Amino acid sequence: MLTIGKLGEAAGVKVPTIRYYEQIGLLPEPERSAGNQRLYGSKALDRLAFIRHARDLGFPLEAIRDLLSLSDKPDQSCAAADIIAKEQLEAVKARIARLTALKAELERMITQCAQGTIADCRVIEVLSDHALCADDHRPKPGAGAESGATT
Amino acid sequence: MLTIGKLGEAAGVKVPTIRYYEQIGLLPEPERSAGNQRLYGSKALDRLAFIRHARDLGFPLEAIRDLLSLSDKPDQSCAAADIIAKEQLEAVKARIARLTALKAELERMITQCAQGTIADCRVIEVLSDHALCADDHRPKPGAGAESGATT
DNA sequence: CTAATGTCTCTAGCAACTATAGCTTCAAGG
DNA sequence: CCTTGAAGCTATAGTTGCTAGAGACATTAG
Repeated sequence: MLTIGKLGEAAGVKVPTIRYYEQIGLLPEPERSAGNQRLYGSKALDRLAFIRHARDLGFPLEAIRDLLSLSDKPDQSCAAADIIAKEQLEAVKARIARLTALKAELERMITQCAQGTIADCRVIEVLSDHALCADDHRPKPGAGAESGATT
Repeated sequence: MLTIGKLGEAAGVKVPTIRYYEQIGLLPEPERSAGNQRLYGSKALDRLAFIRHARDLGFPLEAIRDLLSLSDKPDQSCAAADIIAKEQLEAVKARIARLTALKAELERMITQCAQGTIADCRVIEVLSDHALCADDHRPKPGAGAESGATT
């Protein structure tokens, strides 16, 4: 039986984070010692490692919650898990594309900022001017109010 | 003169976000109409577009605050802006590397999850097992408690 | 037995917004 | 001129995924 500190050490997760996961229902309430301290078995360690990994891979906690509920009934089809993973993959690809554009932009900014004064420097300008921007996040002309998801 | 709604539309920023930026001091307090409504000129639009771009490029608001303070005094050296951009570039490169590893992991997971049942599916397994993980976030054996600054 | 560490609960804070409530102001139509 | 509906106002609370602190109790090493 592990105390919360040992568990956190074993899984690479901080102690308050474990309590947080319990609080939001990702981890079940563990046994308690005579003195009311949490005691965990190896199953809790597995589950926590799972969560830790999934978080490292960028899964939001809600997706992890779904994944865990799937793993709790292993006789079902894994199509649902597959879908979750694929959604994450798409999100990750989008993030990479975005960051790559961003990297080019920053490199250009740095190249053009050749130790002059800011008046000569385009760092500010690049960020102010839509026309210089590789990305097309400007409001489309005639698109009206886009009150939708900006995330 | 633009109302807050028009400004938001023009810059692609939601209205409450503009008020939030004002609240935290990224945007100056604008003029008000007779009826106490905010009125913005084109300088505010530039500034907001700047912020929007910088946010899109992943700059934290504090870095943007620095950048804005630089652009407010354009006779100084742009070395400081250069440093900020370089720091961001490093962070961006790191994020791309991390996401690329992550993408490989997810693709592997999806490949191995070949529409069987979860018992046959490695999505869960991949996330449970450290040994299958490309990343090395497990606690080093013999490293003891890493109670140091994790942030 | 004592001292130091670990754990307990609870609350508050971080970034960077977003959403709600309840009111006032503005612009356009009748 | 007046009404109506959208847009604006302030203020507060919620979101996500934790992290940090206070003050009290438990456990363990010496």
